[in-house]
Amino acid sequence: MPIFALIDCNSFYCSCERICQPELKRVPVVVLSNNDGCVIARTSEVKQLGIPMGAPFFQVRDQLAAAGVVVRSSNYTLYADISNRVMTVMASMLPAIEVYSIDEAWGDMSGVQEDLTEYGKRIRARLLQWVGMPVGVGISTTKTLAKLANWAAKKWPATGGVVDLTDPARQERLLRIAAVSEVWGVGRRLAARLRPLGIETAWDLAQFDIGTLRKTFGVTLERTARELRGISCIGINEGPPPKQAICSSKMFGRKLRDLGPIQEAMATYVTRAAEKLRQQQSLCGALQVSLQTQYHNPELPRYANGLTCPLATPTDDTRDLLAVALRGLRHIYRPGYAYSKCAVLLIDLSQRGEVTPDLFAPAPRRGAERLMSIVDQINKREGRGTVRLGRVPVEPDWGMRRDMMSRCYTTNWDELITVGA
DNA sequence: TCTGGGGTCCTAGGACCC
DNA sequence: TCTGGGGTCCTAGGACCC
Repeated sequence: MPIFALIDCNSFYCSCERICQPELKRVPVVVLSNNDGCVIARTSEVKQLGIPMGAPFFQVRDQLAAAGVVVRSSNYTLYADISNRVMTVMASMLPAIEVYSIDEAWGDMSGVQEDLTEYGKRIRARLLQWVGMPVGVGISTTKTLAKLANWAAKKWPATGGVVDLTDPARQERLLRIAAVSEVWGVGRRLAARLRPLGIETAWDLAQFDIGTLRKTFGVTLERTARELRGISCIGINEGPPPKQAICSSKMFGRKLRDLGPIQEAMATYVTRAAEKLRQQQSLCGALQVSLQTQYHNPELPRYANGLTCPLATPTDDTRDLLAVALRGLRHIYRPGYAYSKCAVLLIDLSQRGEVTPDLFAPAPRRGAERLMSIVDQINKREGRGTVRLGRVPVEPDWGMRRDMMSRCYTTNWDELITVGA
């Protein structure tokens, strides 16, 4: 029988801030999304204040200030580095891990000989000592049960942050008290549609007739129900397959009306998407550009449009991708609107080396592959944007607002942590 | 004034093929 | 008078995840 562990960092972004500024350990902390828009990470004290995930910052600003909460803009450079450290430690203690997101990973514990809870506690202790990151560990025979075990580990501190849910009697006890919306794969909409059927808890879902679930809700929910019964349907995916679509999009730091700065933003996003494309060694056959005004204010005229543009030949050359994206952007741009966001989505991806070139397609630029690879190497070593196309500004005036950002303590020579002895 | 960004999977319907 | 059956591919939309 397989044994899965789900290891998940507590309030990941907040914990990263606390690792680098230990004095924050004694105060509540929140981290904001891009543009300091909404709250996306909260320490437990803040959760107790009743500040919900995703709360718009401007609505809770006063409440946070009154409670003495320290507010930080998100510092993804720092979080990515801490994440790598966490994953490296996990990989050193488990035969296989699947990195599931920036702050959590699945582990294969099938071969672990000693007591599972004890082993979970050792993983937890090592992450705390070596990286400074507090985590919760959920262990069970399916991924869905392990996820629920992890939920229990966080909900009840008395568990010491580790819950072993391999025993069927314990499974039943937990499933009976867990609301169905806590189950991995059951969101708000599904939970609302399940309630009329009398499905309120995870246990109700596990016991419900499988055939009806499949007919009414599809195979995804059927799989979830089977997993809750202890039948493993989802395995560990080491080295996930290359992505089938790559997106880069961001709200502008301020509203943009003219085409010029929107082109700069588009160039910046295309550059970023092309880097991700080359990282997974894919080529792009088509891209979608889109542009929109903000949708929260009904007073202002709204406009949103998108366009799919094929590439003449599959490519990973930033110059070719950008030329096509800018042509598409000119098509959908209309003067007279205050735009808040644009996006590029690379689609029709194929793996380099697996494409049959079109005999009649225009010849690729000479040396393009080598050029792009050198640009990527320089930017990796010297920092993103060291070598870039002319359209991409260094410090755009439309860039992200992040007024409360911590330093890049672990990745920038000028911002290293200083320790007093 | 101020509401994130980046993904996945599944389904249904239409076009088209033999 | 009579007009099949079984596929694939693509797209859009909806649900979910962190």
